[in-house]
Parts: sequence; structure tokens; C-alpha cells
Amino acid sequence: MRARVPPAANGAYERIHAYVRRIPRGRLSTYGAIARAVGASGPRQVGYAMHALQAGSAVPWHRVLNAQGRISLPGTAGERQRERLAAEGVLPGRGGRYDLPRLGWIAPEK
DNA sequence: CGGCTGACTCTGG
DNA sequence: TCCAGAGCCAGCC
Repeated sequence: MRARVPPAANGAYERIHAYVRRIPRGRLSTYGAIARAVGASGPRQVGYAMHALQAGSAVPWHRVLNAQGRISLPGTAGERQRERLAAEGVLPGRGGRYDLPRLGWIAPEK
């Protein structure tokens, strides 16, 4: 069974979590954008950082989508993500795609 | 240290 | 718009 959520990991995880925590309610971001923003090695590491989150975490992981504006998280977990987004007024357009150009958020330079 | 997997992305047909 | 292939990389066995 995959990724057993290693506790410590590295500083990159903390930067990623901190960044995601800054995403405003009702806005979205992507794995790739976050990776570039925090200087992570790549989009996959962001995905790992999300996977490492515990239930009840303060990190709004549901606001993170893939570059195509779609939910990457498979299965029921993906459905929960969709519900969480809907709960804050973020709804997918046609084909389950979200309007990234409109709702995408990037942390201000400084 | 080798091999496999995956909450990615990009390019091309 | 959908699908395949390739590149990339960290974590686990």
C-alpha cells in the first residue's frame, strides 16, 4: 500500500503546506504552480505533500487541482474534494473542469 | 541499490 | 476534447 505518510519528510513539505494554507476561500491553485512558487522539485512532490496531510488538517487541500483545472484525487476522496469546493461556492464547469483562469490564485511576490 | 508507483505536466495526433 | 507517450522525482519494498 502506498505512501504511509512519513512524519518528518522535509522542509519542502512545510513550505508547500504553508503556501496552500494561504489560498483564499473560493480560490484555486495547481500542483505545478505551487511547486514553482515554493521551489519544490516538481508537481509530484506537491502531490505527496497533500497526501501526507492528516484528516482534520487546517490545510485547504481541496483547493489544489491539476493543470487542467480538474480533480486528480481518484475515488471517493475525489468526490469529497468536489463537495468541499461546492461548499465554498466553487463549482465545476462542463466536464468537471474548474475555471482556473478565473479562480486560479497565486501568492503575491512579497 | 534496483524496480515500481503515483493527488503531475507537456506535447502531439 | 480525448488519449498516449515521455519526462520527471520522491518514497517504498
